[in-house]
Amino acid sequence: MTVAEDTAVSLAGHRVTAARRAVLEAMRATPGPFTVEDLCAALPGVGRATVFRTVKLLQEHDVLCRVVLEDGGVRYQLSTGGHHHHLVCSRCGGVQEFADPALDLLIQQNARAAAFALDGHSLELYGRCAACG
Amino acid sequence: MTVAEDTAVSLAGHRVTAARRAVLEAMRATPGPFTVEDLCAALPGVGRATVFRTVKLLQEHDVLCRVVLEDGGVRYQLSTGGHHHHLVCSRCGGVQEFADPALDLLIQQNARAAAFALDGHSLELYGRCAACG
DNA sequence: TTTCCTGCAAATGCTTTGCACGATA
DNA sequence: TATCGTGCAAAGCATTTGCAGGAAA
Repeated sequence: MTVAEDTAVSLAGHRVTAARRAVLEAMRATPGPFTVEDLCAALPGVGRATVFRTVKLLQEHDVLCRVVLEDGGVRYQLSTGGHHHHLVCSRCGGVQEFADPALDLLIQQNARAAAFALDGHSLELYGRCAACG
Repeated sequence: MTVAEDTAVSLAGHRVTAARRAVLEAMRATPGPFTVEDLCAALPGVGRATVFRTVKLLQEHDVLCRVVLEDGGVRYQLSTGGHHHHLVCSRCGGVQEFADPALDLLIQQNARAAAFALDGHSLELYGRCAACG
């Protein structure tokens, strides 16, 4: 699948423009999680505002997921799809995704116990990845 | 326990000043989670910078916990102590705390399965509280 | 051809910093 | 008295918005 093709899929109803394709390619070219600043630096021809607007658009379409660091900093990462959580390495800054139905179930049970109507949740684990030990 | 007393306890090694006492009292007087803006509005005699500095100080001493909203907004809340998670109501903005050892255990198991050395984690549940149904 | 998107620049809003004065231990 | 903390104002950043020109459908 080409970039143009899945961009069209992800952004159905929105125009496929050069700027959007460029932003998406820059995201793909970045190994780990990135900041808006990273994207801007890699895309000298694309305006800062456009990068922000594209990031917001992709988030709304679940193409991009927001990763909140321990210190409150924000990073983004192309979503591998579906519901998942993050393992954020405090040394190399890398982010792994993981999913665990049992965990989600337990979260739902806690919400129910508190008479809370759950819409969604966010779980971030902080520590050192295998490589950083 | 008076404000002065537990301020002294929480901030051991730091001076107990009128501004810090005032900030802490304003926090106690606020029912739900608050923003720095809320505190400043309630404390016309205390400088904005001091409120920010005090909030940071209290966070470092685990007196105050940061609550990240679904849209990325930040609120603060006096910690009831110990490890816990948050139930954030998207209607009234209220935040309940809860803790579940089984959940923490499952989180640790997931980290171990990913060969990840866990330092800490953050879990926020979003939805409607019992009152907002 | 109509509507949507873009770059630029200015505006915002939140948070931090520099500094001289005042308070605390 | 020696530090540490404070208020004020200015600086810093990250993000958003207004707008006129240009591109996509």
